[in-house]
Amino acid sequence: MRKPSIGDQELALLQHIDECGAASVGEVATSFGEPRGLARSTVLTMMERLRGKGYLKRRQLKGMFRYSTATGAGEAVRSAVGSFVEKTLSGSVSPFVAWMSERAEVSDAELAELEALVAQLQSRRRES
Amino acid sequence: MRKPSIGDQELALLQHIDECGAASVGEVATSFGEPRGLARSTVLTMMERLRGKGYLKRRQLKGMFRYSTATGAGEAVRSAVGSFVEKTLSGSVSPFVAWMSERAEVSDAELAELEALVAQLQSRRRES
DNA sequence: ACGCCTTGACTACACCTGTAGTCAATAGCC
DNA sequence: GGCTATTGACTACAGGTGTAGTCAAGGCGT
Repeated sequence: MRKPSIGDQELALLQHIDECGAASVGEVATSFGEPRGLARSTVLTMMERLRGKGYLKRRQLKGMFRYSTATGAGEAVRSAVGSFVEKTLSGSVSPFVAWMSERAEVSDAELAELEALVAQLQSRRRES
Repeated sequence: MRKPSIGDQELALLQHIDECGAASVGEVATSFGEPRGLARSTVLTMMERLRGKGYLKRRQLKGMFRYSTATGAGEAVRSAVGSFVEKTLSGSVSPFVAWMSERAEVSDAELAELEALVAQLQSRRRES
């Protein structure tokens, strides 16, 4: 299963659709496109491209199409994160840590996730 | 000070040059381009583009140019990380954490960085 | 029955980025 | 003093992505 490249905005859109569940073009154009000043046709184009790349599928319901993610966006997002770290950070997560450390807002939930991550990594290391 | 967009490979190159300190095109072509199968002119083009965007500067020494980062690569890298999180992850670091959590290799140093980050965030939060 | 709105499919286009060839100048080796 | 390797500046080009216009078809309200 190929995983064709995906652009930044496409990825954001994919995540949005993933959260929405099955959504029509009109809905997405309103909820995603409008706040960003994107024309409806722009949103449609992106959605169709994502479908062409295998990230989205659609079903015809009540005369129009509802789009949903093919595999869940999680995988695509993780792979994008991975390739970002590999290609642009040369595999090092340090820049990410540095950025986060000077970032102003870190929510409770995010902090908790980080704590869990550290705990998990520690335990994984101990056992090996 | 504008910060024009920067591509993945450009960013990798910028980091490389940052590590090298002042480097000539030939050196960079050898140390960075060759392992990746890039032609010398390709490397030169990228370097000149980075210079045009204000990320690199150069001085003429001994008849040829030595390039070095204008502001240090750190800033550019952090800003790239920031825009990646903002634009493609919609501001959420969760995908990043998820990716890291299933990543196979995390070095001791990286783990230590993460621990320090968590500690810092915790203390920052406590005081506010 | 007639417009109007929504939906879909195409087509278009510009810019960025990755990639490289070519040509002129310069420097160094024989 | 020529030949060759290195350096720099330009030019070129293709694919990806962001963005949008247009046009045809189907529904709905009056």
